[in-house]
Amino acid sequence: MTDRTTLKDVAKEAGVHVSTASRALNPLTSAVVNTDTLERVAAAARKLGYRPHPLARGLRTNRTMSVGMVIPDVENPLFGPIIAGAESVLVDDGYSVLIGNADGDPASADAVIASMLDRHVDGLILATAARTDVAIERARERRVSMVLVNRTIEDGSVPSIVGDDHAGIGLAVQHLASLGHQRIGHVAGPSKVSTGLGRRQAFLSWIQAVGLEADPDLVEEADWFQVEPGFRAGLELLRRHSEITAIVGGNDLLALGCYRAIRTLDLEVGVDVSVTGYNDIPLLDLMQPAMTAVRVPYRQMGAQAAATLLAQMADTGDAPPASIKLTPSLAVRSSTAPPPDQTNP
Amino acid sequence: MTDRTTLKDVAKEAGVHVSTASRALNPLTSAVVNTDTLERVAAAARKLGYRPHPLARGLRTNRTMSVGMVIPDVENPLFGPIIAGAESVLVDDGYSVLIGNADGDPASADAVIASMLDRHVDGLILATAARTDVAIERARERRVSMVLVNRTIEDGSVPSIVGDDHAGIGLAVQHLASLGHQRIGHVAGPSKVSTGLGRRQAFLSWIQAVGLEADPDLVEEADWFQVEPGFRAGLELLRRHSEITAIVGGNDLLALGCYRAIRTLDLEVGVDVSVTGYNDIPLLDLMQPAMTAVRVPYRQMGAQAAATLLAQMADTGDAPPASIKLTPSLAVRSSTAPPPDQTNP
DNA sequence: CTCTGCTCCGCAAACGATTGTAGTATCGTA
DNA sequence: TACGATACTACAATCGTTTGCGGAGCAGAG
Repeated sequence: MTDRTTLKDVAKEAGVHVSTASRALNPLTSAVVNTDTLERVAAAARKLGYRPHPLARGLRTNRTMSVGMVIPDVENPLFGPIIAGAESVLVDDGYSVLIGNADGDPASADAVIASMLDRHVDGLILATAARTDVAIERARERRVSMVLVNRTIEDGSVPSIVGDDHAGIGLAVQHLASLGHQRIGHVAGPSKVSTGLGRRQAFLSWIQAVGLEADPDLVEEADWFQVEPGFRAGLELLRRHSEITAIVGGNDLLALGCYRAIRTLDLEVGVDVSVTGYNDIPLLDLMQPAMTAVRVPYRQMGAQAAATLLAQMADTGDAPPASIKLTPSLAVRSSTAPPPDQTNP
Repeated sequence: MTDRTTLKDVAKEAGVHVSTASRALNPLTSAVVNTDTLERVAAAARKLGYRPHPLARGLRTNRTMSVGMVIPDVENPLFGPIIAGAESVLVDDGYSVLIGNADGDPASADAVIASMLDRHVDGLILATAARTDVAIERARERRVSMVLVNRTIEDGSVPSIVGDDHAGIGLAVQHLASLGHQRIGHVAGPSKVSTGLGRRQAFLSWIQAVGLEADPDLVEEADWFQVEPGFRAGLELLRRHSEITAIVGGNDLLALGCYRAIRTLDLEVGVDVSVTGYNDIPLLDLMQPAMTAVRVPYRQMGAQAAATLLAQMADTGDAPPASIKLTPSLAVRSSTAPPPDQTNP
């Protein structure tokens, strides 16, 4: 078994003490070592293919060069880009990413966070819902850097990177209004989740902003961000207000549920009733009709979260918890069109 | 700053030497320590909330209790379930999962693997393509346990967990044949990828098995597992053989490309031409028409990979590299139907 | 009464790095 | 020549555990 080459080996090869070798190899301390011994050590390290032992280093320096990412549900395609974005910038700085799946369960998220803290991660990126306050508190006690992504917490005490839901809903509402829609409904996500509530409020505010009547009755809440609840809510909404010609979905899946609701009423999506989604998950462009959706830059979101975390870890600790909202864009497809002409049916 | 409680603290609290405390807390060595001192140590540990320091332990025992997962492309929704499945069983055994994204680039995959080896992961789960032989070789030199998932390597020297493509294609072909289709085409993935080639061969073999003519001209290869190449290949195939009434897609996205090709020719999916997908990615059931697809148990695949890895790490090293094929199932939806009746059009 | 064997626990050396401190040349200057 | 400053480098402690080894205490056998 080829034993790993240690710093001692390098030192011996270069004919210096191990501490000198350490200093030579560390960019921060290499200034204090003579130029040609430095060269000698570097050569020896290169020759022996020396790789520092992260555990030994971490034990001494109290840093693991790893960050934990807690994902509420890895199977949700939404989080792929977030992970990829974060990973790509963290790797560049030499960090490794520990992934933790909460499987949709807040208690499980707590356990995952605890396990990561046990492992001495240098930082945490949390994509989990708001109800992990305990875990967040515990993490803060341990003075672990933290960034929230995609979801945020009420008091803003932890920096968070989220999509600008207000702006995103604005894009959808403005788009529909400019097409000529007068009665626009909203199928909202559960209001116990920040995104559900936020988008609902944004919807009402924008409806007013474009000069329409902000009738709370035009909003129907779905139990959960899924197709089936979206279907039920959409159906209810359309039954209650048959005059609705457009629906802003709180989510792509909710919007897809609305597709079904519209068809159930023998109407046509994108003709009788326009629909917009939110998030722009893959394959939306292949739906019939292709769905117009607010696109949230998830990969960038992950990258930004990682960058923020790095900054926070580098700082002495008194960094201002800068929360960032990323502005979404609108992917216009064929599920939205001018309302049917009522004058000559 | 509340300093972490160390084993020394526990030992002092219990009035024993640190080594005794260590033995008491370790289930494997606790037999050698007296029952009531053991109790005392356990009580002290509990009282102080002692958590062993993984770095210190790992440094001594040469184990990090972490495994690396290398994913070719985290943004591909396919890998979510694999990750989730693996994570769930690894966590139960106290392992953490290090995620590495190769971003579709084999060279990047090598770098990721190297970085993980530097970090002394105890095992590797590789979902990357076949061309990482160098990295695999290097890993084997380091005597790191390894399992391949979703893709396999030619010589079978590394245990792999893959879907049974032969059986899966069989499900699709048998289903179509039993509906009465006589001329069935196949839009294959690139043959340089094992799944592309394997499914193509399986297709021809099954066509013969159900008593149809295995005409290689009924297979059209797409450049890549994406919608657009699938569209082009499907169009080419249908132009060449207008008698085709069913297409077996090498992939869900290829099959979706075929949807478009069929429509381009003014035909109707699930009426004039039946289509089957492969993998059963999310949202296929919401397509128009809902797509019949071979469903691969990805979550189970991840879990199985993790279990195999655990077994391999536990063994002394001379475990038989048992490769496992998971049998898929068929989700029948409305993109497949009996062929149009040619006698009375 | 001594010797052997057993059980339990403490001592100290690792594991591989980082880092404060002390020591030794070397040089310049008086 | 001697002395102080400067520039490197070696020594050794340390991070928190694990673990081989030896020693203390005690009981039973001869």
